[in-house]
Amino acid sequence: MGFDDICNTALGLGLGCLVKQENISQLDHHQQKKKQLFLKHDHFSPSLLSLAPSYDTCAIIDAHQQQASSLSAASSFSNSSVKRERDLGGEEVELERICSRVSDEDDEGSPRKKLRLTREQSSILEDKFKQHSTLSPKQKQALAEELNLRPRQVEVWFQNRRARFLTKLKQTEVNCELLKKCYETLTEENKRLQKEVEELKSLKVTAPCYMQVGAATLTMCPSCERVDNVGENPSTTLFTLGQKSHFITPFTHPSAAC
DNA sequence: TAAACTTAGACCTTTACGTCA
DNA sequence: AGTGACGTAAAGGTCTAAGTT
Repeated sequence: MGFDDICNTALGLGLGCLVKQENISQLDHHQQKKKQLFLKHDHFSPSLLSLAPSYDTCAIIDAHQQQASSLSAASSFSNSSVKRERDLGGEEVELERICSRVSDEDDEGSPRKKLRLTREQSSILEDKFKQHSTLSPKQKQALAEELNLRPRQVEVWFQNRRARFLTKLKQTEVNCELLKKCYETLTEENKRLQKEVEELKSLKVTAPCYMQVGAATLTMCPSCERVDNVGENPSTTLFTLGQKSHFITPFTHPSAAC
């Protein structure tokens, strides 16, 4: 996999978006553009872009959590036990957390509390998001029931997930641009070096085995073999590559010639 | 049929909380 | 133990499309 492959991948990402945006260029509204990016219901699969979420590891659900989460967890509100659950990841802790949750009914009218979705819930939501970046009301309801969450929570999760996805998409596009610039710079440099090699080769052909310049007037970088004339007369730079070892003078600072 | 109104859904911004270093 | 950074759930506001009157 070469650099082109990398760039193509990145470009593919960018082009994918461009195609979407192209379709909606007439609409003249930022929200419509965003809607087109996700192409409601089934038309767009975020997973195609392979933008792995930072918490993809949530997909790894151990047996303990599956067992614990099977306990019909109500809409989850986290408390201090969440940290311990992360540290230990054991069944007891998960149970403790689930038991500490309060029901939806309890939450009505109370100031908002931040819940922490279980890994299984996150994993399922993530899977669904890979299939559809948006949900129909039916899908939302079904998913909410499956996860023992309120439909509103599922809705909010998808909204936030879409926002995160777009952020990553933008970041990927930025990275793509940087890679492209890097590639162009390297291509330029490569061309320049190729040209230099050709020039040196031609010098070898036109001035074989003949050198009027004293050895002490030339220096050569041991690493890149570029020759630098340190003499006073610019016309004395003729040399033969085949005899380069004769002209090498000690480099006090090899990189200086490069 | 067109205009006004309503509603649902999506996005954006902000807030608040949990976690981690 | 205290703190700042970061991730993310949630709330509130705005906008738009579709449906209704």
